Amino acid sequence: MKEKLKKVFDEILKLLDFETIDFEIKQPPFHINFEFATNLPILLSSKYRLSSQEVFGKIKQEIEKNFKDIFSKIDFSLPGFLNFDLNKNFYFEEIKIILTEKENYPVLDIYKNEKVLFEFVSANPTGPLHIGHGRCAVLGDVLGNIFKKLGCIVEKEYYINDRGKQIDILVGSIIETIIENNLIEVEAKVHEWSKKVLCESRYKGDYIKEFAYKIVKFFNKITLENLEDVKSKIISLMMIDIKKTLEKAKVYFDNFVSENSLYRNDISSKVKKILEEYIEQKDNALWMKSRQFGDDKDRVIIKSDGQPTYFFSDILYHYQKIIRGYSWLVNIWGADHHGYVERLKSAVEVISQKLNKNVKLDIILYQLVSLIKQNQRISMSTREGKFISLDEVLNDVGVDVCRFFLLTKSPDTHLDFDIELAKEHSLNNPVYYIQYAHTRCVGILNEAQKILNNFSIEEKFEEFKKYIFSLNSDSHEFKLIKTLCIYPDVLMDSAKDFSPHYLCNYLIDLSRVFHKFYETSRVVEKNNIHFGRLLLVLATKIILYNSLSILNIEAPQKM
RNA sequence: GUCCCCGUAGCUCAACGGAUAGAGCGGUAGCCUCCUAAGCUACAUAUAUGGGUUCAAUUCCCAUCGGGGACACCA
Repeated sequence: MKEKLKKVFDEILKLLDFETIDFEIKQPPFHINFEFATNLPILLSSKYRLSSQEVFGKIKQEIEKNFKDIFSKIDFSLPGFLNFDLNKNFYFEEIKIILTEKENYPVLDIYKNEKVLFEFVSANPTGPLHIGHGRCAVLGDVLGNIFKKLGCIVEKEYYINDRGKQIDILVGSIIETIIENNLIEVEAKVHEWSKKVLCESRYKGDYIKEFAYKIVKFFNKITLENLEDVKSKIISLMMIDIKKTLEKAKVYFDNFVSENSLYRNDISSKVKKILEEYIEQKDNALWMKSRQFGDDKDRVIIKSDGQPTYFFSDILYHYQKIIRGYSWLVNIWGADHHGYVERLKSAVEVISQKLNKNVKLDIILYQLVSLIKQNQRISMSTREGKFISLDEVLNDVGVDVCRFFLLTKSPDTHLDFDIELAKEHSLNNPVYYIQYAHTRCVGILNEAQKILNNFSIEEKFEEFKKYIFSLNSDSHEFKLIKTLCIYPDVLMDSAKDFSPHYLCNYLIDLSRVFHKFYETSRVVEKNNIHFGRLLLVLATKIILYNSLSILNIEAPQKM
């Protein structure tokens, strides 16, 4: 809608010999009785040293000359807004598209066939997922869905950090628990190893004990020889739990990529070769000269003990992503990783240049979630075992409520998750407000169905058109039409800013407008059906359904 | 010490630099012989502080105060 209008104004500017500029089209505040407003006059006035009234005059002339069929009313208001109403036909045509495209609406192709990889969650398999991971999971899931809707070929991927110190500490913690509880025999050398590993820290959550009991079912004893097997068994068991939780959250991944797998096939020497000019050997370690890219210091990629750092794994991983042929990489990270953004971006830039590929990389940071318990803020820490697992939250408040709660806030606000409050609110929640709007649509359609068995929508288009033309612009009915028509804009804005919460807010808005419509505009009365309204209800149902399916929240028939 | 986010109603959050700052929860008062009252209507309450830029600042810049997070040959 807004895109279409922008094009119209761009053309007007062209005809008036104004340069194209970035202007806005939006709905004016409530007290202004117009459908849309643009700030073009004020913007052009400062640029061309005209008064905004003069600019408005010129635009008005042009509209009256060439665009009379689009606008039904225009007006000027200080300090320099052009307010306008559209010809009702505009709305009729758009709703008609909704009704014919149904679940495919809107058909957008602004990113047509762009291959995008969303990498998110990627939590270390060192414990159950918590609510913070949940935020990342639903963000990535929904953003992926939105980009699909905009024409992209989307893949969702989880990167498993299945090597390195964290994993050793996890395995050590479990082995130590096995020894303490005398579950199975553990070789003395293994015990030495685990003591060494745990000198820094140890995982403390209750799940460690559970895992100790789980793992001893698979082994008779733990020796230095089978230690690697024990490790990979632990990781795979952990990943099974993680996948179960993700499934419960209705988040699905196309790929799971293991960090270990990056060290096969000699990828690392290829990558070192590519980075040749940007790395150097110093103090027995291998460094990436990332200062050249604006980083505040150079970074180690291979430690003096020969082990690669996490950063190096990430470089390998992104090299592999680029090789796999994506043109757009989107990573979703917790804000605690913000220090890594520049580093990785520069690495990706170098690699894609060297490989002659044009790859975009966007890194979205979401702020962390704090848990509130008895008015105390508790930061999530897997290590300390201080967390409420995502599983628990999903069981307590339900998937849909949980997803909506996490999605409805902008990614860059800190989120306070009060578990008690969440439970309380789960009975009285915006999700139900939206879902209820959907069931009301279904209810009306069912009522109508009882009276007439079958009718084709197309037959009623003429009547629908008359209906739209008869509406007052400040009626709830017309507001509903307007709200339906901006749905594609909301999707595009959400994608542009990587902000699914626009869509959530839109849904609340749409539901509100619909509920008001419901109270004031009867569709089925005795044996009479108001077909104009019926088609409007159908269109509303389609939009509610489509946007709920992007959020992956159920659109119930009954409540 | 350096860097990143945030500070809006009693609570949880909205508001591409725009015209009278919006919702939900909670509070108060109303509305079902009528497509589901999980709804509607009405009322009350807010931009941390001080400067600046702008025709216009909750939004951008600077400072102060508060909250969260990051600054390793950790992951």
